[in-house]
Amino acid sequence: MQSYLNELNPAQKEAVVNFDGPSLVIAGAGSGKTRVLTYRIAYLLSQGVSPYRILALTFTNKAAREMKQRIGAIIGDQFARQLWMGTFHSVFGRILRMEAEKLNFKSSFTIYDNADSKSLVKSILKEMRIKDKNYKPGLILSRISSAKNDLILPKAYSQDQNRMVADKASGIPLTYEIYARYVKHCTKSGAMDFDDLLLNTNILFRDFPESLARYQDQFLYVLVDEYQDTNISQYLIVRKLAEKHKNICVVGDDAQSIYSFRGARIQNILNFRNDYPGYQLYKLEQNYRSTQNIVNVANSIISKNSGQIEKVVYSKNDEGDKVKFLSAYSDIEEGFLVVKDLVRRQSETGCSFADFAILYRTNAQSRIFEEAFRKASLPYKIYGGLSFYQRKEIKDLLAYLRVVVNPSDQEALKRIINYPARGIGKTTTDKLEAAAIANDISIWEVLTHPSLASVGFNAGTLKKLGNFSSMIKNMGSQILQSDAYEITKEIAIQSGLIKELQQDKSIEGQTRVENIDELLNGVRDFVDEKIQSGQSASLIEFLEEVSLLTDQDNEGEEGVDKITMMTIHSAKGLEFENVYITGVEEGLFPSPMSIDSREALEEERRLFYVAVTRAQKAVTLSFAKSRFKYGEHNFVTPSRFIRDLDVSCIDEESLSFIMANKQPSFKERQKKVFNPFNSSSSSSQLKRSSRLNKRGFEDKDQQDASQLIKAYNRDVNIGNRVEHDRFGHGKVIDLEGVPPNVKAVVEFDNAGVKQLLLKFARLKILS
DNA sequence: TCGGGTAACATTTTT
DNA sequence: TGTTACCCGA
Repeated sequence: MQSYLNELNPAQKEAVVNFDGPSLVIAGAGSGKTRVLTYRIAYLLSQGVSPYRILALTFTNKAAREMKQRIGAIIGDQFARQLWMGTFHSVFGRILRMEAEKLNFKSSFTIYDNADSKSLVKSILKEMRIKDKNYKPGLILSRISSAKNDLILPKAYSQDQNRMVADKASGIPLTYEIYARYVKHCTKSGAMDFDDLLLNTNILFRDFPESLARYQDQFLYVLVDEYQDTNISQYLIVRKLAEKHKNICVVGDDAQSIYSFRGARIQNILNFRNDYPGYQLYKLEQNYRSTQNIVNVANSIISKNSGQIEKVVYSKNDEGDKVKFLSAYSDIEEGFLVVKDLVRRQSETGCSFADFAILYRTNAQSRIFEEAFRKASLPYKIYGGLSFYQRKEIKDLLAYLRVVVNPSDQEALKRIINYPARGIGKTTTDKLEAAAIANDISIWEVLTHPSLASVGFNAGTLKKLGNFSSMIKNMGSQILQSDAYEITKEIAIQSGLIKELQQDKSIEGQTRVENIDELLNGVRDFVDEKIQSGQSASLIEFLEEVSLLTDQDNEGEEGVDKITMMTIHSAKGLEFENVYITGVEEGLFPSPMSIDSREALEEERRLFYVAVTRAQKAVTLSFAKSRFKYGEHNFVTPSRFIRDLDVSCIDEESLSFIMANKQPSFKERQKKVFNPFNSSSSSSQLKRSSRLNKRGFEDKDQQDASQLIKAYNRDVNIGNRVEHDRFGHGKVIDLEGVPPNVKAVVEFDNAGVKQLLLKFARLKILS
């Protein structure tokens, strides 16, 4: 143990060995935060603290797993295994299963994922006959979620003036009613959504003081990672649990708070000093991860934000390479430039593919890079987005498992009641649902109710319904007899799912069958692993693990040398030798949803900070001047964030790009805005304005521009890219539908389509 | 009841 | 552009 302590710098060491009382560890990016947490726990264990009396809440399950491994290596696996360590959701999900009856849930309760929640909201909208398109399920859901994270129940919601007024202003005044029904449906279905796992833990602790007291006693030491990203619900859980022993240690970095959209309160970390007077403060300011240049450029970004905890993050590593820019004409070309640069860098440095990460603001951007990598035959791995467990066939099989474990699970039941098709169509399910609502019971109860016939089904339908419910019952009876793997396999066969999928002989059909096999393998691995470590391996536990998986968890083949592609959010806590931050454009990063408020914009800036600080050696930023969106080519300008960068950290050649692409100042932009009330020749301008589309360009201009970009992308695709001058301008191409002797110089600049076309037109005349 | 066809619509970020 | 929701004919 002592030898490990010697690996720490003085600040880190202090944070590890002073374990009594409240401590706040402010850990700059790359400052060895995980190391401190790991050693602190190992140190506690070495001082004779029982592992089951330590609660450590991490941000991902993967982080927990890795930390456990390291602690195990230091102190011994038998100790590490007994630690209460995991994400908030998995730890308290586990506790809620044990305490479920107190809250009128069965311990086999289902966990609804986002898709389930969304489809539940949709069916409630239908049930309430709301047709108004202001009621977008996603928006409603985020309102409900935010209420739950603030511990506001439906009744309190309807009395909360702020929320009611805000809903009215957004044209969704009935949200409180939807919320109330949502809660009711969940209860009836025996289901909790992600927010419920935290909310119900709070309710448990509030209504059952003896339960709270038990856990308070048990958890002598409480540690929380990424404290800046906890929401009110999580904050209260932690505060209550730590109330008795006050041995709480939170670790975080206010500069990396990027989850306010799911209720995270940066104030939690800022207010720690008020919550725990007499706390110890430790600041980890030396960055061991990145070069000086990277740390400096990151600092220049974050310094534009207001009100942070004072700290000076510095690096004693090499100065390192300067930040480079890639400037592309189109999104497709952005992919090619990144690939080209990556290949060059790889051959120069001898890095492996796993040393590269492509980061982006939105999942939708991954496709461009996926295609570029495929064309170049480079190995890559995409995290997040449409993950394995979100594929239709997998969700279908999981839905069967869920129904078998918990037949009240309405969302799962609705998914499979007629898949594979068994003649239970819309009319029938509508009737079932109506009967369920009328009698305030679940659909399953309607199905198995003796007076089912009175609902008014004909003999044929009754028979089909009977067959379905006895099939589910039969599957359920097998739970006790065989392990999770055997049951899953049986269910896949008995449900007819495998047969259905096998009938599709197309390539996609074959992959679907393979995916089912892969899921089966996953269940088998799960069972083996659990049995090996002496834990139980029931279907319930498998489903719980699956529904609480995080992006970073489903890695698939570990140890395979592949380029990583992920959103900046999911890259949190990770590090790579080389990082490409892509799509650094207005309208994308910062997200247009965030540019109206200072707080939101500051969070985007923190996101940028997080992105840059993932890199150990090299940061490359890329942007395109046109991007394809909703079936249209749009002209975009580089991100405002680029102006914030310390120019002394930027590669010289890249600087000329930036100068050539400088965003027009606000005044300049204002001049270009067409104002019909402020014009001298209003009649002609008004006439013109009627032909302009929403972006202020003529539809025909837009079409012509699309044609130009298409032709350009085609050129890029076949490798015909002609070098531009050092300002990023100038490219001669052949245009589709234009005689071969006509050439156009494509100039994608900030003035956009019109100027581009003027040039095009002029050249056309010239030729 | 079911499947094909088309019209409408959509993009933050995640446990 | 790609996906989903809904309508209609078989």
